[in-house]
Amino acid sequence: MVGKSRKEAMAETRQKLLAAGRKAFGTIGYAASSMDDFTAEAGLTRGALYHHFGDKEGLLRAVVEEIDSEMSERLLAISMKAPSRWQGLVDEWIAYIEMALEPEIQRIMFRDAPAVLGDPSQWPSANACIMALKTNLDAAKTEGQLIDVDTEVAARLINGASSHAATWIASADDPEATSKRAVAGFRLLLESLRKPDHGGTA
Amino acid sequence: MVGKSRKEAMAETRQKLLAAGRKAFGTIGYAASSMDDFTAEAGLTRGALYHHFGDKEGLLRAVVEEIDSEMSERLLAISMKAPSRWQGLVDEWIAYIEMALEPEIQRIMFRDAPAVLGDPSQWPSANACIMALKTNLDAAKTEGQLIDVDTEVAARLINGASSHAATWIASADDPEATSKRAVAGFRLLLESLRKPDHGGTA
DNA sequence: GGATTGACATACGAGATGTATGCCAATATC
DNA sequence: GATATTGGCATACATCTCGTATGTCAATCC
Repeated sequence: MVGKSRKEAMAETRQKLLAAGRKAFGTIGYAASSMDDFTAEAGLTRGALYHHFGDKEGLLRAVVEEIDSEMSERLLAISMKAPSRWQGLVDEWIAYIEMALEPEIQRIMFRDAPAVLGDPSQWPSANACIMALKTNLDAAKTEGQLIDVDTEVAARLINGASSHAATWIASADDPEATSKRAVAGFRLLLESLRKPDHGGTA
Repeated sequence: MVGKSRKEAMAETRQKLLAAGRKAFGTIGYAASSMDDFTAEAGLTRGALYHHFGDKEGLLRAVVEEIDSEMSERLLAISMKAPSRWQGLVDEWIAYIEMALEPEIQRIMFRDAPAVLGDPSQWPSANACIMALKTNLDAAKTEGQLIDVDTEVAARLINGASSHAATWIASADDPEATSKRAVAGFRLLLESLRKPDHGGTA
């Protein structure tokens, strides 16, 4: 327990706070999460939180960064597994919608964080997962599979459509049925961005 | 000052509170708006607010309903003025993006209210303006100008794309340029929903 | 091995919300 | 027309949360 014990302990408390905050924010929401409560749950106090993250918003930023990086990793893994570029692109977007249905992601990334931190496109993480999606669009364009669109604009429009769709699905009376409708419409939308000469459905 | 003076006075204070809340929410945001402050600005106290709206959230709901109805009215007026159904549909959506750029609408309808009240599609107002847009899609579909899509899904996807685009534009370094890019991409998206046999650009 | 740093806890003050209570004018009743 | 009553709104109070200032003790450094 000597040598790096100081740094290790610090990293551990930081991680504990991050996890406690993430759990609280992801369940009861940012506004309703009392710093006293969830730090105590982690066996710590607000003192530690202010030391590591500056304030409540700072902790949220750290949580967002963590989740964002997890999301982009998952997306990358999915598009890499696909048999073709276009298929990978479609898979990735469908996966994005599905991820957006997860309560923690829904609540933190799509509901609370935009309200507290402002427009996601301005976050320091610069929305890693949006950029991952744009990258794939760029590749498809280079390969001539995509109609002539501004890929950043397309990525943002599709992202907006996806996240709203996910929110809609998540709060629908019948999420299963709603999801099917949304995904079908979404595939149609993606297909409309494909160059006709590549015919055939993804 | 007799007769209906009681009811009139009440309606007046209600309106004052609504206006004061709307102004505060629309500028500094919901969370940072102190009820003591903005009620005082209206020459009232929180007592009146609790009497009329139950709580802070209740006032926000009322504000949202007011704005939502104003928005759908404006949209309707725009689509009615257009020379053709399809043109009206396009005009309406472009107008929707432009409205979404207005700071008050941006802040209240797209940033704060979803965080506080949850998914807009579940709001009591049922998002009047979204429904107005869906109605137009339905009409275009009936007239055979629209490809075979689920119009509610389409309305929600396009709505998601629009509102995100607006948020992106509003917080961009160069809103003018960003707006041009976004609107161009958006037109392309709408055009892709049009039945090919109707050729020609909107 | 003592000085110092710094990770974290504790103590305190400043709002903000929600509720309970009180007051006064407008309406209803006789 | 005078009294009773309702209810719109203000005032007072309790509670909770955040942020800062301060304290403490162990780990690191010389």
